[in-house]
Amino acid sequence: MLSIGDLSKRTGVKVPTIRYYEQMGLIDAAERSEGNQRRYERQDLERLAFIRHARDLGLDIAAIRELIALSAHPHQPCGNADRIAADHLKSVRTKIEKLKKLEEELERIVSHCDGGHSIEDCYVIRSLSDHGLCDGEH
Amino acid sequence: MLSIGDLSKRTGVKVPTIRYYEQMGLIDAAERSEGNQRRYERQDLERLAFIRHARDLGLDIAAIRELIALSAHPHQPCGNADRIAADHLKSVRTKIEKLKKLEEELERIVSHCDGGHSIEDCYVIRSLSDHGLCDGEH
DNA sequence: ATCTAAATCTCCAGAGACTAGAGCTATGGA
DNA sequence: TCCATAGCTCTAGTCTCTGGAGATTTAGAT
Repeated sequence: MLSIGDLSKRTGVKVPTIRYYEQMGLIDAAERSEGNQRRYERQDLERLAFIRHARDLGLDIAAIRELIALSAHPHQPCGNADRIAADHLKSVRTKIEKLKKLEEELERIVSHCDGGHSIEDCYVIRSLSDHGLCDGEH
Repeated sequence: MLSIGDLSKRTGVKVPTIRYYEQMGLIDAAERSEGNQRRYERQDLERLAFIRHARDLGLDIAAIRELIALSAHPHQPCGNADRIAADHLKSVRTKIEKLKKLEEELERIVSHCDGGHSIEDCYVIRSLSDHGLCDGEH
């Protein structure tokens, strides 16, 4: 039987976050010790590791909840799990594209500025003030 | 003199967001009409466009506040403005790198799953359960 | 058995950057 | 003059935690 602190150390999920996941219904309410402290077993450890991993991949709580619900029915087809992951992959790709555009824009702004002149002439400030100095649409 | 709605239309910043920016001290409290409605001038339009542009680039409120403070002193050197933009560029690049790793991982997971088999054997679910199936560290 | 320090409990507030709603008032055009 | 639209303030909710207050439990040392 693990305390919440043990579970935290083993999974890398902080203690208040574990309690938060319980509140959100991602993990079952734990058994309690005589003194009302949470006590966990191997199963809980696995479940939490699953959640941690999914969060690391950027899946949100709702998606994780859904995946957990799916995994409770091992004999159904896995189309939905596939869809959740594929959708997420798509949104990650979209984010990357957006950030790349930002990167270009910021690169251009920064490259014009060596920090040596006055605010008045600073390309950073001027770029922000005047959208016309931008290349692309954003 | 523009109403808050006019300002919103011209800058693409939503009305409640404009009020929020006022509350956060990014824009000066506007003059008011007899009936207590906000009235704006060209200056305010420019300021808000500046903020909008900076937000589009992903700068946070604190950074924008700093840039605004800097731009109030046009004859000082612009080293800080340069630094803010350069720092942000760095953090954008870091985010891109992280997301690319996610992308790879998700790609790998999804490519193993065609949605046609059962949850029990689903690579999506199995990957999440077993970190050992992952390539890299994350 | 007793003491103490660390861990845990619950509950509440805050982070960031808005967004939405309730309930009321002002404005502008027919 | 009427009425729809737009505006006002204030509060609360979003999402995923994170941190603190103040009380209690636990584990280990004496």
